Amino acid sequence: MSLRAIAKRLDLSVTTVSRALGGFPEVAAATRVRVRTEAERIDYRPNQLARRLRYGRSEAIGLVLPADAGQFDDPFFLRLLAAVGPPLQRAGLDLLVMSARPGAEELRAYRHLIEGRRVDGMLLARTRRDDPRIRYLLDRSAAFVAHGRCEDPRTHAFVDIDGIAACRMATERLIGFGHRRIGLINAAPRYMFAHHREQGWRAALAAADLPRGPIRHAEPSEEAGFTLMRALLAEREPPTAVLCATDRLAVGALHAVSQAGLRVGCDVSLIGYDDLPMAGCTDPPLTTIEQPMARAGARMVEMLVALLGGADPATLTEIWPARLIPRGSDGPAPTRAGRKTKTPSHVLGGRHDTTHPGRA
Amino acid sequence: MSLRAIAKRLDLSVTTVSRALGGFPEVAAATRVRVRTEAERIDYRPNQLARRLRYGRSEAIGLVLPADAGQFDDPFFLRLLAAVGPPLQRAGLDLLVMSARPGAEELRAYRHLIEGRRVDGMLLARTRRDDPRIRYLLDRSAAFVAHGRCEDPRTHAFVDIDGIAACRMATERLIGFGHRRIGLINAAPRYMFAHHREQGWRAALAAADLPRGPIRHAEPSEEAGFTLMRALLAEREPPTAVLCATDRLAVGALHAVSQAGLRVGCDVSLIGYDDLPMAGCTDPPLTTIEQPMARAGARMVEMLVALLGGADPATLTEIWPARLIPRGSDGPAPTRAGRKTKTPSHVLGGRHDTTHPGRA
DNA sequence: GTTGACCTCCAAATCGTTTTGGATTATTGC
DNA sequence: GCAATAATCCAAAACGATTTGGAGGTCAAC
Repeated sequence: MSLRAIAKRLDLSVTTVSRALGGFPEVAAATRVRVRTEAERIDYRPNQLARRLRYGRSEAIGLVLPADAGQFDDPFFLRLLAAVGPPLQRAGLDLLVMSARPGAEELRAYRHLIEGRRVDGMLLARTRRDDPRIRYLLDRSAAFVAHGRCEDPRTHAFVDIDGIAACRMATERLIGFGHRRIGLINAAPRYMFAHHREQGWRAALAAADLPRGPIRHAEPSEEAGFTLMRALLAEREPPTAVLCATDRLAVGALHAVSQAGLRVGCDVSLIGYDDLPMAGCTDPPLTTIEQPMARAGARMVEMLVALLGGADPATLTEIWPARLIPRGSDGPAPTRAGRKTKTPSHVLGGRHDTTHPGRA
Repeated sequence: MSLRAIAKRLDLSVTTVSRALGGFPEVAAATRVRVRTEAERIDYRPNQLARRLRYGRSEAIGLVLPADAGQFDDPFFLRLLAAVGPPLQRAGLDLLVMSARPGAEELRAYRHLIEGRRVDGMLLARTRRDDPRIRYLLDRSAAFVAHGRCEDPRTHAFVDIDGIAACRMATERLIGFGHRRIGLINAAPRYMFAHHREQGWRAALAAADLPRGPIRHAEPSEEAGFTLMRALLAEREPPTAVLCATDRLAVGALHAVSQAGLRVGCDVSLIGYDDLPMAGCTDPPLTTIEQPMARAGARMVEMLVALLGGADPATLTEIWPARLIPRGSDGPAPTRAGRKTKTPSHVLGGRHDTTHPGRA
């Protein structure tokens, strides 16, 4: 199972065997055939452990999943894994996954991977405004690509989705429906994506000369969305529409609305963000914003390969647009006269095919 | 950054440096201090690539995510990753994740990992009745632990949740509610878990002398659940209760029921399986079956470590019970007289606190 | 004073691959 | 026939940590 085994059996040197299999020209055609045949016979595979030591590269990249509540079990990360898997395999890179709670444990995971030379580069997601992971990687000038930006003045490679524009668009849609009190249920503002989504929401309200509606923060879980929405509904003047920074928050909010005896899409409009598979299957189906995860993941891998090849991170920064998927959870603002009669969600859903829970 | 660097600077041999850092006794206390100090100064970390080659172990284990529709993006796998992460780190093992479509691509991924010596062992989940992955691993006598069994007569290490008992219990609960036509929306029966859940359902029906209700199969996605439930409702005599083999199927089914103008928990009862976070946030909240994923993941890692230490797989087989989480999606069968008035879901939910979408 | 028992330390081999710098044969040209 | 040129092949070094089998001292006991 090694070059030496083949060499010994064929009475050759390991050099020749290596070259024969590697396709180098300085080996006789007949010898090459003998070597190939023998290699096939014993089902020879080069030992990756040896190759990696020789080349000083691990041919793997790392990804640390945040293990805090409401983060880790987010389908977002599973979609990211699904997205980066195939392009990584094409690039001959393995994917090493760890999970760690933000803070010291998380940084220990990064050091474990980078300083133990277990990976050649890193992918990271859910960037924070002040991101110690990115600081660390920049300090060590490690190769990495982020999904999202951060506020460190030093540039790094990233693919980001334009959450400002997306949430501005979503908020403008709600304004167009006649809503005047538009709330925001957001993830913790230390996250860059939450910060951006809030900026988009603020920008749309400011542009329409509307007052800033109520705003709440929590980890982006269904449960938090439920709790916060219930709190918003209990206010003296509840918002008639709420933008949720993630679909999971929106699903919880939706539950709170219907449990309060109100109708989503009529009494209260909701818009989510992510377009998770379940978003088409809530009642009513969730109007949401779709992120091109598969393409973003593929591009992140491309960028990482470029970085490993010596590319300048400053040339690898891209911001992509998101797309609004109209479904049934938003609609015209309720009139002052009182609650309207229930309108079937498929009427409000616009272009959405209500006979089907999939994408519009 | 290497032992040699330290040795050269301290005018010692690499042997002594290695032993000093490794805590071996045959090194003078003073020398050990000198070595430790120098190691600290240059922030020395042993090169894992070299260690691994030396030991012939990669100190990593592999996990291949199935990339087929409705499987990969299943939160199940994210929970599995979350569950095995911490115990693996404690055991000093890295986790190598690939994704592949079942079939040739999947087996190629296994060969890539095992034959390239990239991992010392494998974890796998969602076993199939005839599972080529398990056949392959058994053939090569590789170390692996499965989440779920398969029908290969050779024993292997696994942790399984007793889906037969769980689904029998759930079906008995529906029978207790007076349901007589109880359907099943199942995952493809080639999956062991689907097979078991179906067996449980059949057993309960047989024990109660009830006819087998309608049964449908599909990949376990929301969309499939929606489509299949709509088909069931369109039958001449639709079932009054449906057991769904996964929560994602149940969420889709729930959507189909409410879109048909029927009330879940009153006109049609539904029970899911998995207790995903979203299960508490559907309307009504989903009665479902909870799997102890975190403990199962931890135990799987324990077993794998034992296998790498030479343990006999035959001694590492465990079947654990699941727990039914009563919520609001099931209830008394509708009377023949016609549809009952809507009963608030919290009455039906039993112990469930309906003011809160979390676990009961 | 010598023997033996330590206490320290080291050279060299090992893991398996790749690559550098020749060495040994054929083959060709004149 | 002789030299120049290919055509083949090989020994050894490299990657960096670990481990085997000693070597060279120091000390105490007899």
